[in-house]
Amino acid sequence: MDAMPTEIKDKDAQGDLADVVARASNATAAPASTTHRRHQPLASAAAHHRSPADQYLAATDQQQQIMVSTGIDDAAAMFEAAASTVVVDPYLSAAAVYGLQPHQHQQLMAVQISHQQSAQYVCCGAGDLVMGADDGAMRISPPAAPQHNQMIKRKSDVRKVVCIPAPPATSSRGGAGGEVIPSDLWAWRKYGQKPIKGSPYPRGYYRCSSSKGCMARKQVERSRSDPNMLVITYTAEHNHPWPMHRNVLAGYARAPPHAVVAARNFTKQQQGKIIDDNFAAISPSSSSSNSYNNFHLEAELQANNTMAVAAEGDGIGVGEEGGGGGEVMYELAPCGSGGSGGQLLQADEVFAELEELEPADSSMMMISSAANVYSRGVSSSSSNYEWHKF
DNA sequence: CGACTTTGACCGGCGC
DNA sequence: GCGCCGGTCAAAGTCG
Repeated sequence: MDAMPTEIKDKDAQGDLADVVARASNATAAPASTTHRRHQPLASAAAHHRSPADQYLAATDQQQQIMVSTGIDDAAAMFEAAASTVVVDPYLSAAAVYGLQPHQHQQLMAVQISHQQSAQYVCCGAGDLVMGADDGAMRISPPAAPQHNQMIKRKSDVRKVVCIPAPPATSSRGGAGGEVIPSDLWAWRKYGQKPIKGSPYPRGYYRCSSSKGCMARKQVERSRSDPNMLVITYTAEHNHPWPMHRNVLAGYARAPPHAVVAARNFTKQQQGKIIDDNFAAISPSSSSSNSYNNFHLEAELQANNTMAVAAEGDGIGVGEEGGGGGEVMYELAPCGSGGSGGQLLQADEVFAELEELEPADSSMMMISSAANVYSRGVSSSSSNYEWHKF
């Protein structure tokens, strides 16, 4: 594991680098790709004033770093690798997981943006990850087989760890310890909660309630090192299509209204988006069955502070531009843009858009649709998007 | 009434 | 073998 070189560490755009990595991993692997605009959509006329989040970053003068967790490390290890984290992109973290197909879940689990100076490099377990090579590129290769994880020994499950900012805790019903667990689009049912030794925070156990036979599980707990972070560990895979009906939100809807509002406000502050609703644009349903073994992801910092990410995969047939190559290129516009021009879609609209899609369509269709959803009012092709730092 | 959360009990893996 | 610990079960309660 190489330390992140300064030229990358010091880039203000680094959060975007992780951002792009997550997007690229999605796009490479998946239909479920969420190539939406997390940041404010491009609006040329209004692209020069800073969003509150951007101002926050500037004010705190904190560096953004990337942490990639593999499935072989548990949350504690993840946070040992990086002393603590302050801000991550919950949408992308989750998307990085959901964007990958089950067989692609094996190693690359989450991409996390951190603004913590002490968290300088990547926790990648047994994997091979090189960040910030001399050429300014970041490359992520699939790690080797798990070697040391206790739970892996006990169960051969693939575990995926995702870290997200924890919405403000509530005293009433909610997730573990009264927490509000940001919704993903799977329906989860809590079946247990345990205090964990060494942690002041309990761990909540959830199973997928969308399908009876589904073995998908997730565990939710607050990070020991950073209580503002939620660590979500996914175990096993869903054995059913992604629920495409509104009622998948039923579980979340049980959270007290004020909690939901709080969660939404939180995410709005974090990224100017409504995560819960926007999650609806992700769908993992795909016929893609490509091996993840040869997955290669590359992000390049360009001279003009724009970044391009190429996600490549041997046989990964998603995100193919022009009918082949298995390559998707994203360009990231220089930070500082914000403004209006785009449009947030509420859940109803998102589902409405999804309903227009052909289910049998390729993953690229999903990518395109996601772009469509999230780029409304903004000119963008299905292959190249401009992402502006919020 | 169905779906959900809560919570104590139970079970199995692991280390000593 | 024993105890600790994490994960799961299941009954009871809650909510819309």
